[in-house]
Amino acid sequence: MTTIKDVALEAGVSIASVSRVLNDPNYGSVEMRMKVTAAAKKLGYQPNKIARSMVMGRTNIIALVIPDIRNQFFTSVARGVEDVASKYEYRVMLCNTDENSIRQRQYIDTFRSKIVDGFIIAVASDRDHDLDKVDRETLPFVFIDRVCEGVSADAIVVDNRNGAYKAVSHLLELGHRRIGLIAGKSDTLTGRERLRGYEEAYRAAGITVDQALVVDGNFTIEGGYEATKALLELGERPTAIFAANNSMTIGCLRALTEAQVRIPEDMSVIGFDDSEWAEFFVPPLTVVRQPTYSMGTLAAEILFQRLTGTAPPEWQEVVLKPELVIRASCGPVRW
Amino acid sequence: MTTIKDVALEAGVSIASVSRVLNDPNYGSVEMRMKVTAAAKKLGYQPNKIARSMVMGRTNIIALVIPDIRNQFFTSVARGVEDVASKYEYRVMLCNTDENSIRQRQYIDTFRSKIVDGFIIAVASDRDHDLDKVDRETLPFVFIDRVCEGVSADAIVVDNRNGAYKAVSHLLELGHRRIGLIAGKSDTLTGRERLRGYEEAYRAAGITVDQALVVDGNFTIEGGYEATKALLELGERPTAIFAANNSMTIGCLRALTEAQVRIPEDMSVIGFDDSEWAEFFVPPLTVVRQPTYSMGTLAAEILFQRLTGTAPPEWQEVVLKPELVIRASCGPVRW
DNA sequence: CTGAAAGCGCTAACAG
DNA sequence: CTGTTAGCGCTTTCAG
Repeated sequence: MTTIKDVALEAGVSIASVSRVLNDPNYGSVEMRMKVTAAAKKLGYQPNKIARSMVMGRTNIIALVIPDIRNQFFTSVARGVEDVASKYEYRVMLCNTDENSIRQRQYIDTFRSKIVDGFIIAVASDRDHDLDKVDRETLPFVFIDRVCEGVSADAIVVDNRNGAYKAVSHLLELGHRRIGLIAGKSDTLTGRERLRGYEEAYRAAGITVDQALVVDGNFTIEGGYEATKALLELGERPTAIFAANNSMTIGCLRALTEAQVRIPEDMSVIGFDDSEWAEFFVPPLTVVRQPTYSMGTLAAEILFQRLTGTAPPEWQEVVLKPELVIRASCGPVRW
Repeated sequence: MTTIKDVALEAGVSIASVSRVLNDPNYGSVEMRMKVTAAAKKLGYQPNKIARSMVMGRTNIIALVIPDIRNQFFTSVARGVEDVASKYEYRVMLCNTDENSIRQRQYIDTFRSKIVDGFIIAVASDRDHDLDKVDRETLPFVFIDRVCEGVSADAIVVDNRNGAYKAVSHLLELGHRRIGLIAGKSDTLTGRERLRGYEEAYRAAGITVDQALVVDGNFTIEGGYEATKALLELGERPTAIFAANNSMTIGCLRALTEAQVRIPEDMSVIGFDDSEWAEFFVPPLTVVRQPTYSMGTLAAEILFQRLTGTAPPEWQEVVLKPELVIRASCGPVRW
């Protein structure tokens, strides 16, 4: 490894001068600048950022922690984060926890040891309280999508209850009375809120929810698949299904296809989260769309406000509205 | 920030003892161990890994550089990498270049400054020669999926030519003679090899390729969409389309759906890369499947061999075979 | 304008 | 078994 010392030696100047020239292209006499840059180039010198970080106290890296890298929702958020990080000359370290609290803790511990300057996180479970330990002064973070109740920090979330409410109300208006809900993880706020939105829509319509219609799908493809099969085996089948996230929608569609249930003739379907295939699916899927990319950019902007000390003292919580995108997977109920 | 010094002070021992106890739970007298751990706990001490990395010369982080985080192919690879990294007590930093050479260079420069111990990369373009500069001794890396010609390193690739050959031969056997190819980026080996496989299949069948049937899709959804529209506008339409990756397949299907072209009655379709939605798509998609997860684990294992010095001196190139998964999107040609 | 030297927080000889 | 001390490579006072 060639270090600043080697460059200084080669250039015949002090390491201080090398450091200065490298960090400020206008520093010093033209002559010395030339010598330094020539030496650096000749030796193929690459400054050691670890050493730099050590003295500077920052790494110019932020982390984005997501629970499921296969879910387009999170990858789309990631692109938003990356774009603003890039603007601030930061790199983003993407960490996938796979909904695993152990892995999440490992990452957070890594962060606490100053490897990143801050992070954005969609927690695996809101029962995890690893975040309590992080000192927000030296390591700011912002919640995205899912928050931990009781842990205060900046947050960018979507009004999940409202999204679910809109979806279920839409179905109700089409005359459906037996709407299956493939529910998300009950240990996440998003999972619980979408369930509440479902219940509220029923309540607003003055109809009682049949609890048999609410099946756990755990936010996974497999969960959605199994949940749908369970729903189909019910004595009295639902006429519509609302899947509370992207992955479960995929599982649901797979089960429906296998069982040769026609959409929307035999079953109306609404998914939470839009995605690239939802639009060209036959029939095109009606979904609740979240502003994923914006969530990413907003979260990153707030994080950089903290990093640069330009953020207001109080925590900011921005709640975005989801949107119902009506396509062709829901029809009127058939008696 | 509480440092090792504070802990030493609190515990009434030297910093060396603190360091030792923290790194070796069996070190020293029971009494001192107790004092140290108690002090550390009381102060909420978290070792500064940057400082540690500085003296150790490693960070216990590897990076995985991918060109498109929205592409399931790469996210699946990522999960393979993560699983083995986890086994070795390493964290993985996922870096998305968005097929952008500038971003890729920024990441590589970051790596060269010792922020990671090694990396796995699917290059944005094989014309990028940033990798020439990295010193494989101090910063090993392994190519995955795409390699740079002329840059020698370990590599895990798929026999792309063979995959494309199988797909096109399948179509040829079904009687298709006019097979549209939505080709990938010509500045990547995968893009070129899939094109060659297409041509070879034609040649093997003794048929001349109509160059009008080969349209560039740039590996993106939009590219696939536009390419398909171009193909549909041809005086003499193809009867089948082979899309050379995941994203372009999505774009292709969207264009076909819009134009109300029925699959497989009016158009047979084969995609390169399997994905979660391909199976439940109506009709289920015939695809060339790559062993994504294994590619990730293999690449990571080789990287760790390098990191631990247990790798053979010569570069390893493992070539995996893709598999043709026949489902229902291809039918016999209709005259 | 430039160099010497003090540290950033930690590990690892080297002594005792 | 434990403490002292010398760095790791870099930035940044502080002098000259």
